[in-house]
Amino acid sequence: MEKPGTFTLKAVDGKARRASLATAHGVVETPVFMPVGTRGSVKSLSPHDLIDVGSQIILGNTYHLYIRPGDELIARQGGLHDFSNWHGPILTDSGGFQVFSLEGLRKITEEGVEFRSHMDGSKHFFSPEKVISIQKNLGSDIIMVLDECVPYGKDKKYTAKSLELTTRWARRCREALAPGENGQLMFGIVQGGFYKDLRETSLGQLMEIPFEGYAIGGLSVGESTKEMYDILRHIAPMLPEDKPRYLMGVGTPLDILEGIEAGVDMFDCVLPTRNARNGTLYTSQGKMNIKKAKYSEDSGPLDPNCGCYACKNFSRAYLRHLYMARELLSYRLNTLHNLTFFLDMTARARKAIENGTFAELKAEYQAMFAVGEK
RNA sequence: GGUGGGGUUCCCGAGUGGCCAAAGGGAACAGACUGUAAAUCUGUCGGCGUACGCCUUCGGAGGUUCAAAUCCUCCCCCCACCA
Repeated sequence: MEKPGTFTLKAVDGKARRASLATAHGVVETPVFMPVGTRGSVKSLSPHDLIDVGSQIILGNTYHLYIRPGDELIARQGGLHDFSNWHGPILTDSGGFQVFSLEGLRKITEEGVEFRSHMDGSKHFFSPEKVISIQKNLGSDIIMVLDECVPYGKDKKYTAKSLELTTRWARRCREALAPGENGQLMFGIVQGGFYKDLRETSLGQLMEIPFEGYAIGGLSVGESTKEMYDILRHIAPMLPEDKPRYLMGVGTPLDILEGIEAGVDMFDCVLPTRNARNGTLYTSQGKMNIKKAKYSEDSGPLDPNCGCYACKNFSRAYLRHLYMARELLSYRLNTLHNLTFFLDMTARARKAIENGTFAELKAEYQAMFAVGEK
């Protein structure tokens, strides 16, 4: 077995990279899309389903698992892999995104972040050290540093100060877990908002710290697609070439292809899973909303070009019925499908990069989502 | 046949003289969702008009009133119980 952290570049097509990353629980072929399982479960799916659909690695969330059921309990249960019976790689986010999404429930200081639990209002303090200790308890294969995910619209002064804090926290995180310790990898997170020079500053500072991978955070936080792509195209190619590059929280199928094109290797996003539960499905004919009445008697498959369990076995009419009736099977089938769509797309991207045909693949997906929105 | 209760905008259902084009659900339609406080949320939902507004609507037909979904009369239907 390869040493965790081993990153092997296999092919390139323009800036797009085809590589593999070794972790303590297996090798991840990139570019990769990582389904999000915030609370130790990709909502509505079992580990068996995840494998069926082609998942290589999934996410968990430090904040949520700390709040419930608690990282120490999980440690006593043998770590998150045993606890959840998912034995592939797991990446855990640090709670940095909750600094953003729970803005009203938290207070940032140099020392760390104080949260008021969204569950019961109780106070909890997350320092960089605490966040690493939690992720050690969870047994994550890839640990993310604590960062401040800066909201869209913050001015340059705020963003610059924030990025410095993120760097100091990153350093403290690295000090809390030595490179190679426990076979757990640690990724730093580039911030800097929508200022290219600040992005470069952030990256420069982080590159002085030995991380096994580098992430781009603070994108898709409310900005336009144009603004996001602008920053992405600028900064992604500047991340270390010999380390995995992870674009956090992104995105739509086209966002992901855009990221791959810019040289990003890893992606995660709640979109396929959350949208599935809300009735929006990604298909080879674009986005569709299964709740529309026009599908009520549609006996055809959801997506004739999809080989997932939902598409192979059920009609649009039935899937609509399940959704309208709020049957639990609806969430599972829809999630299975959307994840299949994202995972198939990234699998095809890997192949396309090997064949030097990534541009064609991207054009194909752009055409799919050309009507209406992306 | 008797007694009681009902018929409200696509559906269910509130409203019992003016603040009612009429609460609230549902359906429909449109939309949002990007390191998950999300199996969630937003908007529209009689017609015309950008709007003050105008027109049509609360089983049917009359009537009372400045004003009726709301009161009165008759009629038509439905439900429950009794015979």
